[in-house]
Amino acid sequence: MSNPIQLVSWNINSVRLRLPLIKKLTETRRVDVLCLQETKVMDELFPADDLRAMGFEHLAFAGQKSYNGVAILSKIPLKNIENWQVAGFDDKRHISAELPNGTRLHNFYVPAGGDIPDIELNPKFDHKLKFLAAMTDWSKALDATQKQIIVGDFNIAPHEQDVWSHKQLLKVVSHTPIETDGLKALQAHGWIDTHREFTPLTEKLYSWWSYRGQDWDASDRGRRLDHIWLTAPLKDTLKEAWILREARGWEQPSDHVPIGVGLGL
DNA sequence: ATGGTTGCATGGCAA
Repeated sequence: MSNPIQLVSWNINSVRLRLPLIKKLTETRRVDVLCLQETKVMDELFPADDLRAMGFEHLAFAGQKSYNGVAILSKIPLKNIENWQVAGFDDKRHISAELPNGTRLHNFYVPAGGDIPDIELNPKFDHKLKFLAAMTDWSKALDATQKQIIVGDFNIAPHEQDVWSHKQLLKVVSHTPIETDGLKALQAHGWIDTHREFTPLTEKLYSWWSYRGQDWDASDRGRRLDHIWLTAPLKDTLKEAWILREARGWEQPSDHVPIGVGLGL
C-alpha cells in the first residue's frame, strides 16, 4: 500500500454509547485498524452492524456485561483471531488477530487496579500486578524476531514525563514504582515504544485526562496510559505516531483519547 | 486530606 496503514488504539468506555464518536474519529483521521478497550458489552449486543456501516468490515470482539471488553475493528482482513485468558482470570482483556502481511496484532486492556497501591488492602491492585506479571511472561515467550504489535490501555504511565507531576503521582496507582518498573521490564523484551520514537522522554505526552477534574484542558493533569509497541522487524515501517488530544473535548467523550501510528506495512 | 465525574444498570461498583 502506498500510504501508511493507520493503526489506532482507544479506550472507548462503552462502545455503544460512543458510536457517534467512532464515526467522528473516522471523519477526522484515516483509520484502517481500530483497537478498542472497555467496550462494556457482551458479544450478543455488540454493535457490529453499525461498525460495518462505518467501513469496518472485519471485526474481532470479546466482551462481557458491564465491564472490560476488547475489540479490533478493521478495514483490512483479519486472520487467526484469538481470545485469551490472562493469568487464569476470566475477564475479557486480550484479543489478537493477524494482518495480511503476517503481522500479529495484540490488543490489551490492563486492569486499572483500584485506588490504593497495596496488594494487602486492595485486591484490585493485586489483580493488576498479577496480570502484568502474566503479560510479561507471555511477552518473553513471544518471538521478537517476528513482526508483532501490542497496543492498548496498559493503565500505567511509565516515564516521569508521562504524567503531569511525577512527584505527586508516585503513590498514585498507574505511576507507582512497582508498576512503572514492571512495565519497563515488560518493554525490555524487545518492544519499541512508538510514541517515544518521535517525542523525547523530556517532553510531556498524555493520552488520558480524568473525568473528575475541573477543566481537563486548562489544568492539563494528564497521564499516558495508552501505548502502541512494535518489535524490531517493524521499526523501519514506523512513519508517524499521534495522539488525538482534541477528542477529549468532543461531546460526551471517553476519558481516553485515540492514539495512532502510521505503518508502511 | 478530601472529593471530584462517568457508565452500566437502576444500587452500587469500577474506573
